[in-house]
Amino acid sequence: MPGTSSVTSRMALNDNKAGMEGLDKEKINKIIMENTIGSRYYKNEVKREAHVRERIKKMKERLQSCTSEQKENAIYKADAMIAEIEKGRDLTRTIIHIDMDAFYASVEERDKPELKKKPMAVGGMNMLSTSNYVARRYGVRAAMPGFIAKKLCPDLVIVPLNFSKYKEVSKEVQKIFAYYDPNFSAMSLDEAYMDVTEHLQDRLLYSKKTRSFAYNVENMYKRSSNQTEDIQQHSSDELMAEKRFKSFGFTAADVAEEIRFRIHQKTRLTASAGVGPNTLLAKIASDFNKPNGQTIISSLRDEVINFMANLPIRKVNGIGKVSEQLLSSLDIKYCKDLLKNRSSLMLLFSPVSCSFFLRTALGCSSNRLEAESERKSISTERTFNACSCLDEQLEKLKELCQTLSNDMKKANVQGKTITLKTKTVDFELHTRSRSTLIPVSSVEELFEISHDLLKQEVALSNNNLSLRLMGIGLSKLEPISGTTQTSIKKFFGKIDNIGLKHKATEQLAVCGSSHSLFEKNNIVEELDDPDEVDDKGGHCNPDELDVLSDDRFNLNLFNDKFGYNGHQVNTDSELVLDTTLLCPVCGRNDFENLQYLNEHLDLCLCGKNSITQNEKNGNHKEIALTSKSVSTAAVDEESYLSAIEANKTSDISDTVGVDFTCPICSVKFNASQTTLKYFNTHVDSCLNRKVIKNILQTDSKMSIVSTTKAKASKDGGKPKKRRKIDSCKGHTIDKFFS
DNA sequence: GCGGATCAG
DNA sequence: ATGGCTGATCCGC
Ligand SMILES: Nc1ccn([C@H]2C[C@H](O)[C@@H](COP(=O)(O)OP(=O)(O)OP(=O)(O)O)O2)c(=O)n1
Ligand SMILES: [Mg+2]
Repeated sequence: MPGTSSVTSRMALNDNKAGMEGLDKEKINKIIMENTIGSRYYKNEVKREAHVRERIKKMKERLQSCTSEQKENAIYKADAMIAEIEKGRDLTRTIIHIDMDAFYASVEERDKPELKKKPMAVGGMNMLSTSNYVARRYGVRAAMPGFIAKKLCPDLVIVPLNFSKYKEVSKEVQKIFAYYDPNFSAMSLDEAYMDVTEHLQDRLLYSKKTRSFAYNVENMYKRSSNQTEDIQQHSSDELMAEKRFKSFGFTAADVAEEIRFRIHQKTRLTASAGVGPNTLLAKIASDFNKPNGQTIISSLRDEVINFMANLPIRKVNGIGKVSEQLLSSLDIKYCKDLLKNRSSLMLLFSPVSCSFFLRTALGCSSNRLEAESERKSISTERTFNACSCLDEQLEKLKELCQTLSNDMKKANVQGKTITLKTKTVDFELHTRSRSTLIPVSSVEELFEISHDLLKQEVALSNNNLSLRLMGIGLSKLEPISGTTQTSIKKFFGKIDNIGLKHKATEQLAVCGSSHSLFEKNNIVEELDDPDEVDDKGGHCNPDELDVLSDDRFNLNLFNDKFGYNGHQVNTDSELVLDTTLLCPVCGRNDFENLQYLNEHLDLCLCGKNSITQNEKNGNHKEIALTSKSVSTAAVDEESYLSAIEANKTSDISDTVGVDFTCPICSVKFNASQTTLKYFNTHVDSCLNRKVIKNILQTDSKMSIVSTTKAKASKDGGKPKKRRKIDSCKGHTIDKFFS
């Protein structure tokens, strides 16, 4: 009887997580079991486990019924597939995957430092969203009920969720991502892929200053305030003495370090990074040295294959607990086994799954980050105390419909397929769905249809439906307002907007586009070497410029590209060290505050060197402050360039010793610091469709600029979710021929 | 098109 | 006593 002792695979601790190596699984599982056996949840897990076993049994039968000829043929087909995969192998790109460490927990720790040394988790007694690394040593982890975690670790501190905080932090971090790849692909609040191939090319031209970033002064204050009693006395001198900038080199590893450094300075949180030639490898790599570490996977074919060979299949993105079990039953535990037992794979799984497995085994996956795609569904669900009264269920259903309807409005979608989800008190899941001819959007329609679906469900349960959860979802979505906008239509709409802005309201356009050269963080300094900065300790009220806070454009980057020796230093910090505000165009340095400098700069770039024109202030400020965020250096640069082009007298293009002139943007390159190759790279990027992509992406921001004000934080700052081209997520190996 | 199942975060 | 929520995908029918 495969009863009680073998069901553990579903219930047992998942130690497939950073910080959970070498735990006493025996002991931990015992405690988990003691607090699990007999529960309804457990009974349902036993059932699901049985289902998996059944699948395994059928797989084995199927395999045994195959002739040796069929098996040979399967190998032949697998090898053909492998050859095809090899042919398409592309190791030329560089992907970085960044993953924040114990994200929610780290945010809470940051705001309550006394938690740092304690075992701590975020969530509630019912469910934990994540745990810090101290708690992980007790076996406490994400997706574990709080009450069980408490048994594992009685001292565990459980902190409630604070979603808006995590979102805010996420926004900050994603702004940094955009600096390296405006097309970065965010998988969640705490994690993203960047294709830094182009950045690495461009970076070869960066000066040391451009590759240098400031330590956050605020952090130093906090540090010293913990250690010394007299902050006022010490801070200034100590800060001066302390090394205040950190420089980074040219390799992908350097870039990963730089990104993690900037994240840390900006948010006081740590992240881990993985570098590799594709998303599969980058993702695995980022987990390798967690927390607060990074791993680089070579882009040499043989090294990639070697790396994959001894990797447990469970580490691969689309392979979860069940897939691991199924494959394990075929003696496939490491990726190399996928190759060894390829004949079984070919005989049991769909071509799509086989391709995925073989590509994985060879270390191949997507190395192009997918462009933003529209959401495909929207849903909401709630768990509650057992409820078998229809009236009460309908009451809850109504509320769900209301919630969903609100979310639909926010997302600007309606849809044609309504799905009701129910979970019985025995944890049995069911869905009932219905499609309509016309998309539904109102609460009333949602309720009417879902009510009907619930009646169905009640009937199917012999009028005895006791629920612990209900959910309602909508798919086959369409936008609510306006005509269905295809990407290409949006794209041209955008181009029109930009053109219009430049022509009709030239000044506004230029102001709007140049604002991001400066932000409150970016201070001007007189020195060339970031390591020997001297300054007078100044202070800038962060509240004043809040909206603008991290819209950052790396002026040094601009200077590197166009041969201008600027005075800007890089900082992501919220505090400003120096109040010397210097116009990089005309050299004026008597600006009272950053806003004046910004205004002046706008005019200076138009060739009008004056700081009058304060009438426009309200408007100008609004635009300057709101047109921002994921907006990228490249976009700003482009706008900047068009401004220059429209006015060739601009000082910036007047560099000395020029040997090359870009035929597109007229910017000149100095032969002494620019090889022909890099010049060509620049021309390429001028022509590059990437610029178009950037514009496309900046859609929301642009429309904010051209139409209304404010709301920058809400929708405008939200980078839409992007996915990898290879859809590994939800990839299952379900299919087998039975 | 529907329902169940798997996966990620 | 207490076992989440959102979105996506795949498979079989
Ligand atoms: N089942 C899960 C898994 C994760 N999360 C949330 C909380 C996590 O903090 C965040 C990021 O997920 P990760 O898988 O990256 O886990 P952490 O960042 O917490 O830890 P680490 O990445 O260090 O392993 O997503 C969640 O709500 N439910
Ligand atoms: Mg993380």
